[in-house]
Amino acid sequence: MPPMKSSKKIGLTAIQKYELCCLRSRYPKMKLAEFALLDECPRRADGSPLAISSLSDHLKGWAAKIKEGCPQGPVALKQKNRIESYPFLEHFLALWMDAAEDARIPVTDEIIRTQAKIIQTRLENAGVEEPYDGFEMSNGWTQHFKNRHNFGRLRTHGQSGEVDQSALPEQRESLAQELMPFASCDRYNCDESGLVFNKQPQSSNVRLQKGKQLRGGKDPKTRITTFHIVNEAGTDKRKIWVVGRAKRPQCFRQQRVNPDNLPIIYKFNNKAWLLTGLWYEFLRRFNEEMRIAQRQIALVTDNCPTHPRPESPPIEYSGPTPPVLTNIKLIYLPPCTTSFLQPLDCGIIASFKASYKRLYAEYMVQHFNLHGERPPKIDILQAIYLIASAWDSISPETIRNCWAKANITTSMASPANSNENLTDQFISAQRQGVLAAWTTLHQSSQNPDILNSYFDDADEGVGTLDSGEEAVLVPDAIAIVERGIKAGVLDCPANQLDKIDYDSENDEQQPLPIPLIGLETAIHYTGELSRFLQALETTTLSFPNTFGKGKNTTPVDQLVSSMQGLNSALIIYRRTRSTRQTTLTQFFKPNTHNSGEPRIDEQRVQEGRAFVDLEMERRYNWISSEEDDGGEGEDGNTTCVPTKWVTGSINTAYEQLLR
DNA sequence: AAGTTCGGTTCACCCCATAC
DNA sequence: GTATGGGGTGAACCGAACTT
Repeated sequence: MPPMKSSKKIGLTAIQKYELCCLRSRYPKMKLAEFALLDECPRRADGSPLAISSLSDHLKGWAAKIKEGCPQGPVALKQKNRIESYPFLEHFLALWMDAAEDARIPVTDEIIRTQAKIIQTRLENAGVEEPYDGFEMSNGWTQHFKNRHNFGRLRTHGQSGEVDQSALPEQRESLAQELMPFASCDRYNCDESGLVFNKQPQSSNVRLQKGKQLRGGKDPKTRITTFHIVNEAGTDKRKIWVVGRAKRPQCFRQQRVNPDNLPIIYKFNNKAWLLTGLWYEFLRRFNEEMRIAQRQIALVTDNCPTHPRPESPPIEYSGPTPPVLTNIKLIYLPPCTTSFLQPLDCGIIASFKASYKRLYAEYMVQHFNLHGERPPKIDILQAIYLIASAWDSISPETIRNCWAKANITTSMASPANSNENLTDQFISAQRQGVLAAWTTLHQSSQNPDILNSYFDDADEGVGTLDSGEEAVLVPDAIAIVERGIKAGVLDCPANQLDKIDYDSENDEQQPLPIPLIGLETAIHYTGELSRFLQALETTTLSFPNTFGKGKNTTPVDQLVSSMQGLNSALIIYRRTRSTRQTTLTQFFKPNTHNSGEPRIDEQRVQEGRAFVDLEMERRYNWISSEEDDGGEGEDGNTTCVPTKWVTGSINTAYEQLLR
């Protein structure tokens, strides 16, 4: 075999390979020799076309590769998708890291190594044949582990426990002096707040599921940041900002969402926080708006490091140039006093979160009602709707009340006692709503623990929604390994069954010929309609004026918002109708008589188990022998073990662990 | 003739060690 | 905690051989 010239060899990134498959779909019948000459087809360094054999390799199973979707994450730009050497260990370590984050345990590199050692020992004891010879847990490995799993350093921040309350009166006085020149409607307060919008149980399962679909892309972080701006008079409750992690979240793309049409302002960065760049962007927009309106306002904000003054950006700041504030006076609160002096922290955000949680719980019930199955995780889009509705539900009274409670303005006297507990009442009502929904879902008459755990989380806290399975409160690496293994394997066939189930019930899509639209249908279609609206490319819609010729123009986001409002109203309306309850609970009753289609069924569970065994067996055989038989049809995406784990020894160990 | 598989070669990426 | 360089390795590449 003649030696090759290195200059002839090129490397394609995962994305390029994917694009090559897409190109093939446009010219499926073209001869590879011609295909290689297409302009869009990558060339070698010297400009010559790719080797036919290489093309053949890349295009093998191109249709299926397209179905898998464009590679995401760090893998996307790699030419060689080399798997990590210790996939098992890293998987469980990543799970432990998640649990540690939930429990708010700071994790240093040293702790990572310590936990890795524990997990390694545990896996060895469990018989996993992952060779750990020479595995030193070096700095290099630690770094790469973090990169691979998208872990990075974040500064902890939040309210500190002890606050010197003796200084509060002075600080109040000082703030009042600063705010005095401004009218009530010109005093604004803004603050951000973390929201784990979808803290669901079985997070370990989800991770495996994600890995299965996204092939190593792992970014199941569901925390987002909401940013609230209100004025003292309660007359200007501004559109809420939502800061996510993705530029264009998957669900946006799937539903062709135009972010401009959402009832919130969506921003993103890799931390999902309101970083300095966004802070400046907000100030610029806000200032511009006030300039046009010829208003001078005061903006009270906390002294978080990511909220610096525009005049003094951080040294390492490299974003767009900071704005010049002509119409906004920034007033910073003294450190560690926000829970006392910041109106938003005095109940507005708490009310918002309580409302969000109620809507979330109601959504769960609604989903179960419509589909008769355990609700899945909601995506960020759904969360955004809930957020918008929750923010909408905060009344001007609540806002005024909280400003009064913060008591940083002299103009408003403190005796707002008649309204003092308005916020508490609101929160209490939301809690009752959550409890009612949760009781319905779990069929347990009383379980205050669920509610408490759901409401206990603080600013960036995490609520635990599940009652059936205990959440990992203290990260226990050994327990995680045990549970993770079990959950990972058993999760897959359940999904399979769900899919089968879903297909058989797909007729629901074609509604029965009912004379009048039912409430459920109305709720369904108001949701659909808002989905349609938000997908429009245009941000405004105009329609003929009823009188004469003119045209009315309406921003689409307003339409979306009202459609969401209608949707929420219908949901609330349904709650008032007791008749649904009986229907609902019927879903939850154990299947005593075989009328219609049983949803939870011992036999089906048995079938599920059998399915696992079959699937596992087939997979091992597939690995050891050939891929021809099952490999073509529905295979591909259904792997329950992440594909990177598909090695003989590991699977053997996996099998042993399963027993 | 066109596409696929085989097998040698290359180099991207892994882990470790060290320096900053 | 991060950046860089070295050694090692195996996934990707590509020409030749083989199959359809």
